[in-house]
Amino acid sequence: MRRETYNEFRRLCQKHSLAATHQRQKIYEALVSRPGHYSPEEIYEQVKQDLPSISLATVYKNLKTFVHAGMLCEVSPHHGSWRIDANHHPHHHLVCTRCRSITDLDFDSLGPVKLRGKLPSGFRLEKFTIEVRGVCKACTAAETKQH
Amino acid sequence: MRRETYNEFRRLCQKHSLAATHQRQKIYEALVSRPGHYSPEEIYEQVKQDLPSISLATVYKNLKTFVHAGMLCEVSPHHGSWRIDANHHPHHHLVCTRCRSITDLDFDSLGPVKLRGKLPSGFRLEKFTIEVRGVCKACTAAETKQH
DNA sequence: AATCCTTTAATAACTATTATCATCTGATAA
DNA sequence: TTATCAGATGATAATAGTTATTAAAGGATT
Ligand SMILES: [Mn+2]
Ligand SMILES: [Mn+2]
Ligand SMILES: [Zn+2]
Ligand SMILES: [Zn+2]
Repeated sequence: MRRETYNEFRRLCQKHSLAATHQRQKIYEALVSRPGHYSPEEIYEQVKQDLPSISLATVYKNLKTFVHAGMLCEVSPHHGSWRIDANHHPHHHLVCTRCRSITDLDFDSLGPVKLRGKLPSGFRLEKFTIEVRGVCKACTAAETKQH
Repeated sequence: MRRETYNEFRRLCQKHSLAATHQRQKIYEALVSRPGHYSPEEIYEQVKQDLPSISLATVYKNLKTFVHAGMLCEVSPHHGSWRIDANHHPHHHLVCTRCRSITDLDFDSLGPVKLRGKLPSGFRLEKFTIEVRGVCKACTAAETKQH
C-alpha cells in the first residue's frame, strides 16, 4: 500500500473512531487502489490474496461501516430489491437514502441534461436516468424527534 | 379492471406473442392501476387478493417477461448486487443494460442539472446521481455477431 | 504488559430470486 | 365446439446474496 493511502486510511479511522485493523486496511486498499465498482464478493476475493483467512462477513461489515462513515459510496440505493415502474412518461426519481422510498419527480422539475463531450466510443445510449438522493420528509421528522 | 386498461393489456400481449392469462392480467393491473414502484412481493400480495392460488414465481416470471417486452421498466439496473464506489470526485455513470457493467463518466461530459420547480416540501436534497443507460461496446459487438 | 472494548472468523440463519417439472390453459385450427 | 399443443402456471427445491450470532483474538489506551 502506498504510504499516502496508508496515512489517509489511518486518518480516516481515527476520525471515525475505528480500529485500524489489517482487514480494514486491505479492504480499503482494494477499493481505493484501482478504479472500479466492486461487489463485496469481488473485494473479498481480492483481499483474500493477502489475508487468506479473512471472512466474507468481515468484508460486508466493514464495507457497511465505511459507507456509513462516508468513506465510500454505494453505486445505487436500490440494490437488494427489484422495483418495477409502470410510468412510461419521462420523469425522474426522488430517492430517500434512509428509508429507500421512491417518488416520481416531474420531468420539468429539472432542466434537461445536455451532452457535452462524447460518450466512450461504442456505447449506444438508451436513456438518462436522474436520481435525486436525499432525506424524505418523514425521515427528517423522525430524526429531528430523536434529538 | 377498466375497459381501457384491459384493451391495452390484450393489445400488448398480442404484440409480444404472450398468452393473455388471468395472472398476467392481474399483475399488469396491479402495476398500472396505481402509481408506485412496487417490489415483486408487493405485487404478489396485491394479486393474491383476486387470485389466491397464484404463485410468487409466476409474479417474478411475468414481471421479467413484461420488462423484457418493454411494457414495464426497472427502477434500477443494479438490483441484486451491492456495488461500492471509492471515487469521491463528482462524476456520472454509464450503465450497460445488458451486462450491467458500470463505467465512470466525467462530470464535464454532461451539462449541469438545474432545479426548475421546487422539490416536494420537506425533502432534504443530498445529491444528484445521473445514470446513462445504454449498451456497451462489448455487448453491442456480441449482439451484432449473432445476426 | 494488563486491561478493555472492538473486531474477527466461522457458520447458522434469513431473504430474495431462479430452476425444475408435472399439470393445466389459452390460442389456434379443424 | 372440440381437439390439439406450445406456452404458462403452481409447488417447491435450489441457489445467491446478505445478516446475525458468538466465542476467540487483536487494537488502543494506560
Ligand atoms: Mn417512476
Ligand atoms: Mn463511479
Ligand atoms: Zn425516508
Ligand atoms: Zn455490456
